Amino acid sequence: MLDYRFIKENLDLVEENIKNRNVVADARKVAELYTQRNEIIQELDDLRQKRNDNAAKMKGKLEKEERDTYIAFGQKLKEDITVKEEVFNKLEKELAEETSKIPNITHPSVPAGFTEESNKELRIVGKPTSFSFESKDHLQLGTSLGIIDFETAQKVTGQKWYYLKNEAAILELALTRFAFDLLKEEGFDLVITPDVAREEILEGIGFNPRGPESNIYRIEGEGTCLIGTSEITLGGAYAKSILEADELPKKLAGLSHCFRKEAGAAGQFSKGLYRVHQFTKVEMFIFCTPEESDSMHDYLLALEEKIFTRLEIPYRVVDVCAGDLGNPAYRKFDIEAWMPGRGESGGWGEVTSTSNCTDYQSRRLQIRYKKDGKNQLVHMLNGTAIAVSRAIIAILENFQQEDGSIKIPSALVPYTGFEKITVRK
RNA sequence: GGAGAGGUGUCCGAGUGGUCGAAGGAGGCGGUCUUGAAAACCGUUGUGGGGCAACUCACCGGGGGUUCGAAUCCCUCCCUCUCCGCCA
Repeated sequence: MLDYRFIKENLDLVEENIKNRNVVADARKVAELYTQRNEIIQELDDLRQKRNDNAAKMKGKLEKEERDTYIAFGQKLKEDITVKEEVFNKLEKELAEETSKIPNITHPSVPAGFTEESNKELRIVGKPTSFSFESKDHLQLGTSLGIIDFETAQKVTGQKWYYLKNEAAILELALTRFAFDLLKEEGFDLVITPDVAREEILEGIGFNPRGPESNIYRIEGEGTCLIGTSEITLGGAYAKSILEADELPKKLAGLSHCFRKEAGAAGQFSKGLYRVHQFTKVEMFIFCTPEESDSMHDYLLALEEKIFTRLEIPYRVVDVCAGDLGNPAYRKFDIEAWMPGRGESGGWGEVTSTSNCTDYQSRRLQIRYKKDGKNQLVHMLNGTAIAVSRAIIAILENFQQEDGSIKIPSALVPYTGFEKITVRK
């Protein structure tokens, strides 16, 4: 969330930003509620001060008459305070709700526009793979190789769930270990996080666990949710804490399962592993000072590019437009891998995403660091290292051979222990 | 899951319902002393909100209640520890 006072003092800027981001939010209302809330606080504090003074006067011995007068006054104050507190609580709640709808401010270089078409392609690395034979999509490949099984999952679990078998199972382990090793070398702390988090953590990160359009599975009666990304458990790990300046930038790599409801998502671009209810992901996360967050964002993007370069998968980098950012992000880069099985003749499919969320998340999560004796909010950034399901799509489709077998990218061979996935007899 | 004990500041640890934002240690920071260091001594050392400021309000696991007044009493939830049960 943004700072109340900032919203009030920069109303025009915030309203303009809401418009550019194509979000429904009411900054003016926030400013008004904030002003009202502060007036109530002032009145409430006055009353409480009177109450404290009144109580202090009764510490010693008093004539009964005098004491009764104080008691009566105290009772009156108590009533006034109760009434005022109710007003305050209502205002505070409304203020928080309205404020959470307001998106982060936007990096000046972010392209304008509301849809994917407005995203700006920064560069293409590698050449879209072409074949001298009739290529297949990952669904055909995975099924005929017997390594991806949607049919069994359909029976046991439902649509958009899957079993990974044999070489595909090994491939998942290889990809996660590959990413972990690379990030370990970069000084990241490696963590396997819970796949579940409390609702207030989700909200602090900027997810809305409730509502019909929510992508989040909630756990009945627990106040917790299945996480959609370990961004939640990594970012939440330092909630309500004050970091030392010398431990920044703090770099974490998290491995978790990710769960998404994906209600209503269908169509040719959602087929197979592309949009599923559960997948495994290695996520990068950085806590840093405001001064270094832009360069840390570049760093995360560079790491993502390094990973896909080593995997020898053609990709392009996209600067995501204002309307497609999501509330917490100040700026976002996506990497889209070439997926030969996508659409008629192949296409770009998102495989990673890295966001600089500045202090939008740390404000509500209360994650700060000491600077010259004062506490300041940290900046928080996240980026995908490997989203396994989509990486598998890219590998199967780009490395398929004419006989339907799959060559393993050489960087992964030390992790898989095999160089090829062949048709089982 | 059952029985008992407990949750206080960075940590340890006191706290008859009013003088407690909180004793006393330890640690941190600043200083005196010292060639330097240690020791000793002195001072300082939580977070958030409102206000230009002086200042003020809130916070002793969370929430609610009793009271003129709650860290202190009551209810409830959560968590931790010990014992038992169950289990990978």
